[in-house]
Amino acid sequence: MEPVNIKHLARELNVSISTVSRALRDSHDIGAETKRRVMELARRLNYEPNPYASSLRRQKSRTIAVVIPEIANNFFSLAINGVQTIAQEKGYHVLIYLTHEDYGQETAIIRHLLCGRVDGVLMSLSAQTEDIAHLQEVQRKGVPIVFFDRVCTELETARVTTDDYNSSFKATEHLLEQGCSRIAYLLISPNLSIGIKRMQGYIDALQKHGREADDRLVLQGSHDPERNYALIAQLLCSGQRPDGIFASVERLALTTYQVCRDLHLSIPGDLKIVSFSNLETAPLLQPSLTTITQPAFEIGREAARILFQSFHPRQRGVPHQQVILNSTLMKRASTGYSS
Amino acid sequence: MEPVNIKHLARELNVSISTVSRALRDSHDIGAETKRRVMELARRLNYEPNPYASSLRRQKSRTIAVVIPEIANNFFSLAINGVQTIAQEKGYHVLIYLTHEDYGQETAIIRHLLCGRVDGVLMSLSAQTEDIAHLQEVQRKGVPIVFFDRVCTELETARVTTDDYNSSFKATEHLLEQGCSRIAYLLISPNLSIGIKRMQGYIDALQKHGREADDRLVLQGSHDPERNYALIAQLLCSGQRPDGIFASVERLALTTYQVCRDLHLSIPGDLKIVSFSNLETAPLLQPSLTTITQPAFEIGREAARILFQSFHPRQRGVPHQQVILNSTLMKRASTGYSS
DNA sequence: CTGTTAGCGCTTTCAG
DNA sequence: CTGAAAGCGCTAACAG
Repeated sequence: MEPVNIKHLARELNVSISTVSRALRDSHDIGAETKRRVMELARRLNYEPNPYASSLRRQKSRTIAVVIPEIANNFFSLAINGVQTIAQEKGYHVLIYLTHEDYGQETAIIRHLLCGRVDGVLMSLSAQTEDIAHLQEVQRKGVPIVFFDRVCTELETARVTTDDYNSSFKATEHLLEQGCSRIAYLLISPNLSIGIKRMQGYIDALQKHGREADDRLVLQGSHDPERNYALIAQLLCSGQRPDGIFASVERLALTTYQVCRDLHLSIPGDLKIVSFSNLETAPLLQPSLTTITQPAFEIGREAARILFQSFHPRQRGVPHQQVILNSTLMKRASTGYSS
Repeated sequence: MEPVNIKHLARELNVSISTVSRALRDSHDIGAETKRRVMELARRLNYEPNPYASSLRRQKSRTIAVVIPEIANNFFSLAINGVQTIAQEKGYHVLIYLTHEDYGQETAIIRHLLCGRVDGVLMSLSAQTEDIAHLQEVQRKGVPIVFFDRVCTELETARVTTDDYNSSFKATEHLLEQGCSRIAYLLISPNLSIGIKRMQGYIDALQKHGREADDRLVLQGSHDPERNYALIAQLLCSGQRPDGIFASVERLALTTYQVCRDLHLSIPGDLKIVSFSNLETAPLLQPSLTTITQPAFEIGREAARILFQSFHPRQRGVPHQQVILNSTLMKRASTGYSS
């Protein structure tokens, strides 16, 4: 079948190629009648411009990349949704890349993006990332980049996060108000910006209420579920059993539920739990869980907005702004619903 | 900064452009020494070929599209993960598009793909889709398409699904074995292939055990959560209250939990619930929920595999194969854990 | 207002 | 084994 490209249209209409090209976009500069005829035929033949020819010529791809550690995680799914909303609105296409928390993959992916493939990058760091040479390279090549959630503090660029410190502070206070006196903190990957901020909120809240953070109550989880289970079980069986738990990621809260079930501990009777969680449905399933929910959709949307702003020619690079959106602390039934 | 392209490399090395191009890919046909020198310099200068120039010339984009109704849904997130795994392995890039269950958006998206933007499409239909002209157009243009989960039965192409009929049949039998005699069925969007198959499994299982499906126990939900809540509440308050519920989608099961909590009904005491659910963590939060879990990751992976097979020149189009993967029925604690 | 022309960066014949 | 040259489809000066 004959390819239906701009040349084809031009021949069919007895006008030049450039006239067609302009009629399809420039608008003013082309006779109204000619324009109409071109549009007409284009629609009739289902003409779609070849995006790659255009990208090659204009050095612009109308495509952005979203680079995230994983996707089977409600936070990132919702964030992508937010990104997509803006991208669709602006007529941009979205490439998705997963690092699987792996530094090597992260660098490889970034490398593949630095050849004009995308006009900008939205990124959340992998937990492994420490060296940021590949990210500096992005900036050096003039590709706008906006970080969200797991941001890179060493780089001068826009960041969108949640109020990790404040919400952790409040969550810890909430446990204190509930009468908890020994509150454990469960974390993963200590070299992520958010991990540090959340932990600081926890520590400071304890301090404010005249309590010291106890090292023995701070548990560093891993990505191995069985190890996490063992660690938490050990914590709950020890003589120093906590009466409150603050999980900095959902997964650790769920493992805690599992452990409690197996140990016949009741929640919130024996143990009160607060957790960061972006599973809006969690409370429907488990009313005893108090959650801190991040505005994931809005974070994605906001990050995309900032990125698109930087595409405007009046801008020079990405403004080094920092947007902080508020999480919601959803206090759950503190009585009843023993499990 | 000077652009580092193939021409640049050629000049630097005093060889021709085509020699560089070949050295970077062809391999055999170029002197070993020349090849080494080219590779060396390319690495040193961080050369990355411009993908769009290559796509334009080769009429191949090394990119595929995944078109799905929504992403904040664990099934699709996991499926994307599976797709990504294969794509990454093959050196392909993945564009994501969301239809938001909207027919208009679906056609618009498809239109944007039919101009060489992608080498193939992986798709799950929007709930609204009835007319399939846009999908036929995909085939007509020779773009391979593979459906997964919400497949299009009217089109001759590959499909990857789960055993919706069988698993529904078994789930219904499971409720019967638990002693349920009035089992309700909760569904959404009756014009999706999976909705029909699942419902048939339910009906046939009842029939096998000498029971008729009762229309009053079949509840058609919508995408409006409040309406769903009202419908389910009404069902549970009616004189004909069911003692078992089979939810064909997770969301309806969750709403049922909500209703039960508000009505002080206990699960599984007063009501046993089975639901399709791809939230692997659901049972950690709510041990009373029996789930049918689809192998979402594997579905995505399998669909991608089939798509990539069709890229091999020996193939002509996508083989019209149908792959059915098995779901897992996870029977939960039928005693205890009242909520 | 419209046509001519020169590329964007890369691949791929076709000659040497 | 290597080079010259044409061209993928589109855009954007520059001329008329």
